Amino acid sequence: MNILAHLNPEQALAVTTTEGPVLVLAGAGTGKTRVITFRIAHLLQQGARPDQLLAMTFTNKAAREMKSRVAGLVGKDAAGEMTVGTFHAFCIKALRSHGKLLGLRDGFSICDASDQLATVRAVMRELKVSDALARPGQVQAKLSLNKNKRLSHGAALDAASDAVEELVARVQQRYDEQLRRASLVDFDDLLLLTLQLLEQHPAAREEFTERYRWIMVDEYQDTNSPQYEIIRALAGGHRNLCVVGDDDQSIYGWRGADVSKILGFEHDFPGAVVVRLETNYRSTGFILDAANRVIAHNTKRHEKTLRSGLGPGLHPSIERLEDEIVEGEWIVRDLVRRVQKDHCRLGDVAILFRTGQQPRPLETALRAGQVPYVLVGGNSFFDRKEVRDVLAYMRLLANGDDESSWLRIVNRPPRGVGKTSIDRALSRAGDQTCSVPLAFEDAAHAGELPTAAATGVLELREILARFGVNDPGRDLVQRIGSLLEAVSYKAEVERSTKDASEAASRWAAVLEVLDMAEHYVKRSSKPTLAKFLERVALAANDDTTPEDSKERNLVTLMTLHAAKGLEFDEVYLAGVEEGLLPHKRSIEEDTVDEERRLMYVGITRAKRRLVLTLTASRSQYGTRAESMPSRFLFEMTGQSPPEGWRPWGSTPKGRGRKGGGRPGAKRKRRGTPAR
DNA sequence: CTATAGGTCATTTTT
DNA sequence: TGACCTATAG
Repeated sequence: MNILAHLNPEQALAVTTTEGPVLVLAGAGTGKTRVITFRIAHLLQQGARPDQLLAMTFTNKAAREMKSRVAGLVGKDAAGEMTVGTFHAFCIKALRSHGKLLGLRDGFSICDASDQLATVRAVMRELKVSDALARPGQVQAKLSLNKNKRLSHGAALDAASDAVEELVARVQQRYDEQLRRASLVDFDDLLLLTLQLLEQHPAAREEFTERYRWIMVDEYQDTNSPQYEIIRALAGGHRNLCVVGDDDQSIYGWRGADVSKILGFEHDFPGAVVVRLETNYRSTGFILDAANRVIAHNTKRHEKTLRSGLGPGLHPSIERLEDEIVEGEWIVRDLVRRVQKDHCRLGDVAILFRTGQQPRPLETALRAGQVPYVLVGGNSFFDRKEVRDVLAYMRLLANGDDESSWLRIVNRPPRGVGKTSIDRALSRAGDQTCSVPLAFEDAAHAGELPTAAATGVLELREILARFGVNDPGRDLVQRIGSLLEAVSYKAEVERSTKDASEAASRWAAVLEVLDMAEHYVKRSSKPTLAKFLERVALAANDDTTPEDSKERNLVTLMTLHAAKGLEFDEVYLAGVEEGLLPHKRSIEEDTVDEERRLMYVGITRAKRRLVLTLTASRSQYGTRAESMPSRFLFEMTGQSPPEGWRPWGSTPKGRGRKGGGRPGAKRKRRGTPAR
């Protein structure tokens, strides 16, 4: 096949420049995935062996998609020999094979988000700082950012400039100790430990650098520091590194993603070839004009201007409604009319928004209009109590030291283990620096626990030992089934749920976990419990399938963050207001640039029609406040703000208004300000 | 151990 | 306004 015949000149350059560093700046909708997959096919045609190729993605979904598209080009066999996966999946593999060099225990398991939070909570309680200085979630986020910056707790403590940072540093120390004691590794550790492996063990590093001769990284704008260092370590020798991304779509800065990595690529890899993809095959002209105008207001970026490969199309429209209720009703009425007139199907429509509370009135309106929809995001299947319980039992089979799992189920079903027993065992674990489950067992033997608790704990240990000997592997599902039976978990579900149908649905969730395990065992050549759990921990939330909602003809509701990488014929962007987009918090924190990128991402999701809506007043947290059109709207249209407009947070102009900066006062609406 | 009441704090969430 | 955590009483 002649690959180049399917590419425009820029794409072709990106595909054929196979030696040395390459930066592909791929604007929204410019055929980024096409370039990566064709590049892989081209490399293979040039004689590269598939097992010499490494492609890194950020999500499992992206990895899957890349794999299947490559398979479509070069066949399943060759595609199967390539390494395509997320950074984290790559790291797990590296640590499973080389972790011993770092003193990592063989059976380490992964600490997911809710375990992290539980651990932080426990540490804060232990350090007696649970007071309102900072909440566990915040502490966890900051702690993670510290780790991403490769700050040890000591360094973090030295660098701490206020009480909160100091607290975070102190928590970080205990937190890391706790994880180590429980043989747990969190998402950040996966990267950090792999980096440590590559940096401190040259032999191990060479194994990787010898093997992977060509490296590709997708969504490079989302790379954080440890990820960047890993790439550098892997590609440092041969420098056959191709990174693809769009700095204008960097919207995860708050999670440690570092735009400066994509902005500084040419500096970090001198002699890099830079390719700009600016021909957009997704959206019509006026939509791209709007996107270009908005993003041009950002200063720190690689300049790009999207050109449409399609016609001019429709102008984006802006609609100002009275409040969020009317906004929802208007959107629903408008989209229903579009569908009735046969301009589109429900499955081609998305309603996007900035925050998690915005969908509420939207859902109300959709239900009232009997319009079927899906809300992407929300709570995951894996957040359900029963599911977490079952997984905790499974994790204890794989790793008997797992503390947060143990604490989760030690009294579920009730075994007479109350708060006092837990405290006693916990302090014992602290004194003897042994794992918490072991401490419970010791405490029971030593008669430190009430009789009921002691027998309960010993019985639980016995059951876990019975089903946990060696890795279950093939008969995994059966074992888990027996385990749940042995602890009477079904009875527990029924006992703790009043409503019978509710109980049935909870038990169904449990069975679904077993089904997933069954499915995994069937499809895997060498199934292990540990691998199954890894899969669950790493892929928890990626069952969001926009394709599915398109097929089922449902309107898609989601946040702007969730929409990145997707496209829809018709897009409604709701709540384009000061304080919401840009969000007030980002204005305070001076990160409006990232909000602008968010706006840009939103605009560029639309293929043919874009409707922006805003309100005159919005009720938030029970109080109603006047809302101002977003600054981005003026940037987009080129119009200047009307008299009386003020950015969020500024002191109202003119006389007679209460100061304070927050537009929180209840006031009667007079005429709608001009738009 | 569970059920209830009160206080608190509210972006975004790839792995 | 409402979700979620913690303290308290039964």
